[in-house]
Amino acid sequence: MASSEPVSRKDRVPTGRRLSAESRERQIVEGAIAYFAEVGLDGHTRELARRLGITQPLLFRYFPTKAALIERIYAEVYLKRWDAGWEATVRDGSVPCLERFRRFEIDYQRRIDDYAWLRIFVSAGLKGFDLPSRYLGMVRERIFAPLLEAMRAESDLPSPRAQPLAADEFELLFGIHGALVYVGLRSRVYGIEGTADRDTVRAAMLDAALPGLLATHRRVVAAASFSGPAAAL
Amino acid sequence: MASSEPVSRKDRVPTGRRLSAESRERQIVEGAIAYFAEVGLDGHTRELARRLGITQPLLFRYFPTKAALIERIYAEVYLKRWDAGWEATVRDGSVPCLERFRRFEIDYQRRIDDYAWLRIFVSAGLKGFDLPSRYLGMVRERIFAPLLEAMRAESDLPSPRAQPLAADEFELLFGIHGALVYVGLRSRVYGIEGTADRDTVRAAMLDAALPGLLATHRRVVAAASFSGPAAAL
DNA sequence: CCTTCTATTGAGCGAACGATCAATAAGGGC
DNA sequence: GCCCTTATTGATCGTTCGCTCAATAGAAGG
Repeated sequence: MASSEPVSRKDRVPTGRRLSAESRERQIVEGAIAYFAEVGLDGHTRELARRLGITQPLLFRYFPTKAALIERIYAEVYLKRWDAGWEATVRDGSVPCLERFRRFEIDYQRRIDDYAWLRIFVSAGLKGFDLPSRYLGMVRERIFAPLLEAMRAESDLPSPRAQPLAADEFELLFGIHGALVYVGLRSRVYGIEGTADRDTVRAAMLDAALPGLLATHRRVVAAASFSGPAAAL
Repeated sequence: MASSEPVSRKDRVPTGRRLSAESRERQIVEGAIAYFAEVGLDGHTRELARRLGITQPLLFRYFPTKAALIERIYAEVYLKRWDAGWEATVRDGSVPCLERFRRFEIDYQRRIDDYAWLRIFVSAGLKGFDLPSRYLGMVRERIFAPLLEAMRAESDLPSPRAQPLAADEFELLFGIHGALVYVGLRSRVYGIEGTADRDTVRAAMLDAALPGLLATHRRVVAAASFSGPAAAL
């Protein structure tokens, strides 16, 4: 893989010894993301250090415990990669609401269809950490709630203030969302390599699901209004 | 939880000592399924034994290694719970093909929306075992392939022998399938407890997705036939 | 060149891991 | 009631885990 040309001591990639504190920390974080994504959060600090070409005690100079390193991974992969533009997209009144939904999903799925993102997300869920539920709670409140409000308005339905959003309305969006996420899961978690480009597959799924969405949404809202705003079931 | 009445030595549940070999083995398998589903496949044999109320070496009397015990779990949870009736359902010519799909998914999802089933399935995928890909390969070949063949026939389209099934056609079914699976994943893996009954949610998703499926399928097959049977992309 | 600072290492601690084996005790057949 | 079978245990092996700490070595400033 690496070239066999002799490399001067000055410009060689400083993977070995005596890095600055900040670039060593960055290297550890990046390496930890790749490593724990591959083997799971039960991966071992010694093996991580070996892959980084450093000794294991050095990890504990930069992170007091293994748990702190994993906490840093969460911040790095999920909180840091949340795109504030998503919230702007779904609130853009100059675009039809179904098109906002499409644009959000295309962009969001491209971001999360990533080896480390999906695998660490699932690993965290299995280990009982609240990261996945908190993250999906953000999607629900910051993305889907404004979208449903816009869909209500576009269909001349009562605003969420007059009639609170029902659980079934969220499920409508989570259904399409889940179909798109599942495409990435099959590849990144289950190791199934399809022949088709996953972006294209997801675009086709949206083409199939979006046209009927507003009509379905109107039926759901009508059904929910019968049983009253509180009874979402 | 348990009643406080005194229990005669004869009919008390024999959880403690001196079980018959087969009932002890069964108890270990059941306990291992529950334990590894909860903590992941990196769970420890000592903790499993503690929960079963037995000593750790006894586990190794019934299973030579921890890996063998996990292999047994795979057989018990996935191969044994595969329902041959599913293959009959999707081949039942007396029922419209979309109704066959609905019946299969309702029954299948009810079976797999199970704490142990979903969590061990995902854990196995993360650990790189080929169980998930093999299992989904069975769904693809034994369920979806016959369904697509029936959908072709019902739409007067060429049979798979004349024009092989395209990857996009499978993605159509996996899309709806994934939306339904995701409902269980959010609960069982991410720990999100929705207010609504998940069976009802999935039924509503099928109601929304199935009516347009045959028309979409015809478009996909027409598009695939242009690029020739071999080029599925 | 020498000193200072600190990134990095080697050795090692206590605990817990998967797995082994001889000793033990519970139950069935006579 | 005794014996034989075998399910079950207690003790323990070698390894590896997360983590600690004193010693080392590489770069920067004078």
